[in-house]
Formats: sequence, structure tokens, C-alpha cells
Amino acid sequence: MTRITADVSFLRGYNQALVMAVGRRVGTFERSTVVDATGLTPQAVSKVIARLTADGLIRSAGVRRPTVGKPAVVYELIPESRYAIGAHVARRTLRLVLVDLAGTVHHSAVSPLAADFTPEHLLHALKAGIDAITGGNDLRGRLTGVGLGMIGPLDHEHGLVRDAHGLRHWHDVPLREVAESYLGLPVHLDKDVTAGITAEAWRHGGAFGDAALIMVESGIGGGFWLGGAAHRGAHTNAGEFGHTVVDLDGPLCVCRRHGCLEIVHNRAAEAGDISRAARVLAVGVVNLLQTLDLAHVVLAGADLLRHGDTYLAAVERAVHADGRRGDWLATDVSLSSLGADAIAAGAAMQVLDEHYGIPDLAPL
Amino acid sequence: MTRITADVSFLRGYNQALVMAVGRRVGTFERSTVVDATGLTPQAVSKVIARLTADGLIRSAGVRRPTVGKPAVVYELIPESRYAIGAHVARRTLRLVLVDLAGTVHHSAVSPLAADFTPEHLLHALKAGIDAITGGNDLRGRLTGVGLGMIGPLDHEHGLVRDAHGLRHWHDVPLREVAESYLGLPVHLDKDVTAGITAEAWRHGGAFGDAALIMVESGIGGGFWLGGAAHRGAHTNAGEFGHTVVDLDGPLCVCRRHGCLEIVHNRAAEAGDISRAARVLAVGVVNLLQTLDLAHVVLAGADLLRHGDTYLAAVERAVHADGRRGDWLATDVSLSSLGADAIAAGAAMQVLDEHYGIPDLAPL
DNA sequence: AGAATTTAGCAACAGCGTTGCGTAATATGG
DNA sequence: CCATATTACGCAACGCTGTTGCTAAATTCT
Repeated sequence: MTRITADVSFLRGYNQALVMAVGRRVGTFERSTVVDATGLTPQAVSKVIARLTADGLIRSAGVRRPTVGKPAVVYELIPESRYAIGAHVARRTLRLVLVDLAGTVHHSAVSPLAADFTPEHLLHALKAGIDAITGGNDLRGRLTGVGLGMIGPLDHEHGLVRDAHGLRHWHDVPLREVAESYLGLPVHLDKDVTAGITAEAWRHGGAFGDAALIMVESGIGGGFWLGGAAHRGAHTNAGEFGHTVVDLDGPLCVCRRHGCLEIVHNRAAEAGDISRAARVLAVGVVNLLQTLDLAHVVLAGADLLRHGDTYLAAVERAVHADGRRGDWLATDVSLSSLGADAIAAGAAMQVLDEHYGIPDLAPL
Repeated sequence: MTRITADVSFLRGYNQALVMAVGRRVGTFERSTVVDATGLTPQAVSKVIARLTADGLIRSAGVRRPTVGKPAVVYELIPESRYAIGAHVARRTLRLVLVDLAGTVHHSAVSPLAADFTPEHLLHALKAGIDAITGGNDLRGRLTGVGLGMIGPLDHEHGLVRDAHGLRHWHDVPLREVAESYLGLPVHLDKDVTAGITAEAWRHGGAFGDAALIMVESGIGGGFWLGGAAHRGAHTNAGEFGHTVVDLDGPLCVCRRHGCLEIVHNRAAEAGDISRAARVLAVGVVNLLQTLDLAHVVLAGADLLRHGDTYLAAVERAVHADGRRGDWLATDVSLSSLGADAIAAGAAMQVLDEHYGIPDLAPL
């Protein structure tokens, strides 16, 4: 949630979100934990904790007995106090997950989508899937909304699918609005890769440095987390990482340029040379590091995870070996901790993040 | 200036900075201008204006007579109320500028630096240059500080020069601290390219979308403005844009990879084929757009500006022609509006930005 | 001259984090 | 067993923010 002006209600939301982030990150915490992590005064933390307790978002979980003195009350997030549903809308499948406030995935289900499915098809499938998930659980008042992670291009700000790659029937569809009225729940629409990186950041609960999620799944894309927030770019079109040229005289790509990372990678992969494909991707990842100086690189996507170890090894090798990188330039590389659920789970967490994440102040 | 927790003093600084940004952007403004731009209530704007007037940062400049009703008081920034000095520390030259609160460059001077100059040499040159600039003007109490824009790698957070490329005597030099005590002024240390993009953003006074500054000057680097703030990366090492591979089988670069943008570009330039060099750079710029989706691309650097029109044409052509970019994907390309002063002026504006810019809330 | 319109600001207010200080709960030492 | 030191916690007063309600001022139009 972004806004321009700052008033006292912003203070409240912001500092509450700080405490929630601490809770998400450490499991259990006490007043002094929050004081140390945030710099708030103890009294201020007490007030915030009182509000969060009243809202049913955190609860006390016993006491800690120090060596001397009055025991400290230990608190914890109540994971089951809020949920969100996340959807990963791919070209042929719809994956739905139920995620709780702590970022834990409770249900995960995949259903097929017809080739060239229409917006109506998608809405029906969403409705059916959500009913199936929520039917067994009583989530009255605790379901925050639905997040959709989808192929671009789209317009995040207006909730509009502009022209999804490889899908007919998807030109300038106001999907957020339509889905909200059809499902009766708040809907958040974003690119799949952006949802994916949000999952990693949300679960870390703040203190997550600049990061990228690299996704290989019938195409290569990147999602970015920069300066404590998702980076979507000026037109929600950031992340077309597969269409960066790495071979000036390479083969012609569908994007009309020569030697894009995606086509060079795919040629190698189609020839069965996964090792070379991974090395090509690794060149692209190091390019990203040189440009953006990231603290984390997360690898994801069905096509990549099928050979996860090969890709991970190639990228780690390139990151640590190339480019005279001193030991002060640490970057950790990992496979997505959520595996195939990463995108859908991230979409759900974006909804939670809107309500319980650290609010942004929109640039003027 | 970054901080973690938000209190009422943050509100004050933040909303004051919003008003200052409006003033910097539009020249003259009145209360309703700010109300429309920020969403603050008229009464809140009045209070902010009263504080800024008391601080001597803005003044009234007559009235505007509407068609009917009481005339509105017109305000304007007082450019001469605050100044900052900016320095562009290059391998062989030191450029110093004096910049006012509105971002106007008042003095500009270049002095040579000895090959392999030491930190002491630089401090002496800085001191002498600053004295020369401030000697003629009485800036008592109005000089905010000194900004240094410099070659990396360096550590912005700690004000440390790690290992400046191509300079001996510059390993782990705590330049900010040393310069502050030697000059008796607050010092801000940052990479040259980051300073450069800050200049563009500051002069626009907020409402400046995601942008990059591409600098070609004995090397190729990039400075980034993302989400309303400079992007420095996890270790202040973002912007090594010249060392992204664009030709997998290209010549070996000093960074030990093959076919970096910088070496491919430089080979063409050294062969006298500026047109090809520009086209190579343009490929890199489009790579950036695909990755980050920028609203502005600014071209700068002595080597580039020497053939500014050629580069501008090549980049514009590539940006608008390549990659099926629909008309909704607008990106404007321009040469640096400050020319050779861009880096030094930007370094000065970073100092002003720390005091009068929109404050950041540091990620937890 | 009087009505309508627009701008400006005073005064009271709610809500935020902060500060000062008193109180509760525990371990330790005599 | 009891006094003391130590740690945790919260009430109450405070300063400050932007907001709200209302009044006053300055101008044009009728």
C-alpha cells in the first residue's frame, strides 16, 4: 500500500509493521527483542504490542526467566489469524495455495487450464479452486484476499493484463476489478516473478537485502527486491531478463534482437546440453550482479528446478569465480525454498504484505 | 538520511521535504499547488510553509489574483539560502562546483591531479579549491557540506574507499571521516555514477521515475534511481554496467570475463568507429531497459559527450525500435543536462538531499 | 453597497512516540 | 526469612504532528 503524505496513522501502521516483521522473522520474541531490532522505546513497543494483541495478530507465549529480575513476557505471531490465497497463472496450469500470516503454505493444488483459456475460464477455475480450499476450513473474516501471479506484460497499478505472452483473449483485461467483483475478495495482480521474489522477502521478515529471483519456465524472467520493496519498473515491465543480449552475433530471438539470453540458453537446453544452458544462465546472473550488486540470488521455475543442482552449481561457480569479486562482495545463491509453490505463495504474501507489511511512501 | 523507526519528527521532515520538492520543481507555487500535489490538508500546508519560512528556505513572492475571491500568496524557494560543494574525483582531474538549493551550478573549476595522487594530495586540492570558491562569497552558515563523487569500489555506508580502480594508494581509506575533520564540513562519499543520477533526480524535484545514468569515461558505468531513491546495491557496488557480457565469445576483458560491454565498445571506439561503439552501448542500454523498465535514460561522461549526438541517436533508435516495445512503454533518452558538471553537481546535491530531500526509512 | 467566492489562519482535538517515575516480580545475599 | 538488587512493565503527563470546525479577510460580480 503506497501513499504520499505522512500523518500519525502512517506512524502507527509503520511501527506496527516493524513489530510484525520481527515476529515473522524470529518465531518468538519479547519486548526487548523489538527494542533492539527497531530502536523504538520500550514504552512504544508496549503500546504497539497491546494494539496487535487486541487485533488478534500476536499473543503471549509464556515468559522467559532471566538470571535475575522479573521474567519477560514472550510473544509470538498467531499464524492462523490471517490467511491469503495465492494463484500462479501459467500458460497451461493454475496453481492455488493457501498461505498463513507467517508465510507457511497450507494447501497447494494444481489444475489444468485449457489452451488459450479466456478470462472467464480463469475466473471459474479460480472460484472453484478457492471454494475447494476454503470449504474445509472456516476462514470467516481471516481471509485477506487473493493474489494473482501472472505472465506479463501487465499493469500492476491499474490491475490490467495488457497482452499476456502466448495467450490470446488477453488484451487489456481489467482482471483485478473483474476478479474482485466475481470472487468477492480483494485481489492483487502482479507479474509472476515479482510475486516470487516477494515470497522470499516476506518470509525473511524485513532485513532482506537486494535480491533477484531468476525463473526459467518456458522463458526466462527475473523478479527484483531492491531497497526493501519489489521493483516493478516504470510500467510494471521490469524482469524481461531473458531478453537481454549476451551474444551480439547470436541467433534471432522472437523479440527481434540477436543473441538474447533466452534463445541462447534454450538452444543449449533443447540440444540436451543442460550444463551449457546453466553456464549461459550463469553469465546472465553475473551480469545482473555487476549491474545491481545483489545480496541474494534465488533460482526458480519448473524447467530450472528439474535440473536444480546443475544450475545451482553453475551459478554459484560463476558468481564466486568471475570478475575479481573480493570477499566483501558476498552474494548467496540458492534454489527457491518454496519450490514449485514459489510464485503462488508469493502472490498470496503480496496480499498479506499490503495489509501487514511495511508501508511504502509513494514517491511524489 | 535513513532511519528505521518513524516518529513525529519524521512526519515533520517528510512533509517539509514534500513541499520543498514541489518548490524545486515548479519555481513558484502557492498553498493550493502543494495541496493538489501532495494530498496534505490546506491547514497542514500552512503550518509547513510557516516553518520553512522561519528557516529562511522559502519566501513569499507576491500574490496571484484569481478571477474572484481573495488573492493567493505565491511562494518560492530561496535558492541562495543553502549551498553545497560537489567534487568529481577522476583519475587525473578534480572538478569542483558550487550548487545552490535549487540545483543551479554557480561555480565550476577543474584542476589537474597528479598521476597516482594520494589521499593527502586530494585533501589539499579539495581544501584549496573550496577556499577559492568560498573566498569570494560569504556563505557563513549556508554551506551544507561537501559531496565527493568518485571511482569505486567504495563503501557508501561507512564512507570508505575500498580500492579505487586504477589508483594506487587508495586501499581502505576512510575518506569521509578524514575529509570531514580536515575540511571542517560534513562530507558525503559516493560513486560518481550514483552522484550523477542524483543530480537529474534532484533537479526534477520528486516525481522522477526509475532512471539510469550511463557514463562513458575511461570505462563504462551506470548510476540508478529506482523507486524514488538512489540504488547502490548490497555493497555500494551497483553500476558495473560496463562489465556485463554482451558477446559470449568476445575478447578477454580486464575483469577476466569475455565480451564485456566495455571492451567491445572500447575496441570499436579505439578503431575510430564511433558509430559502432554507440550501437554497442545502445545494446547494453536496451538490456537495462528489459531488465529494469526505466522511464529515463541519461547519457553522460566525457568520452560520450564528445560524440553526444551520435550516441544519443543510436540509443534512441535502439530504444524505440528494438523489442516490440508498445507505445505504453515510453522511455525518454537524453544527454546529461549538466554536461561535464553532472557528477560534481550531483555529489553536491546528495548533500542537499540529505538535509532537504525526502527522507528514507531504512529497511529493517 | 451587498452578495458570492476564494484564501488564510486561529483554536480545539485525537493520536503518535517520548519521558519520568512508580510498581510488580524475580534471584540473591545476609 | 527478609532486605536488596535487578529486570520488566505500564500509567500519566507531555510535546508534537496533521485534522477538523469555524471565523475573518480580501477580492470580484451583481
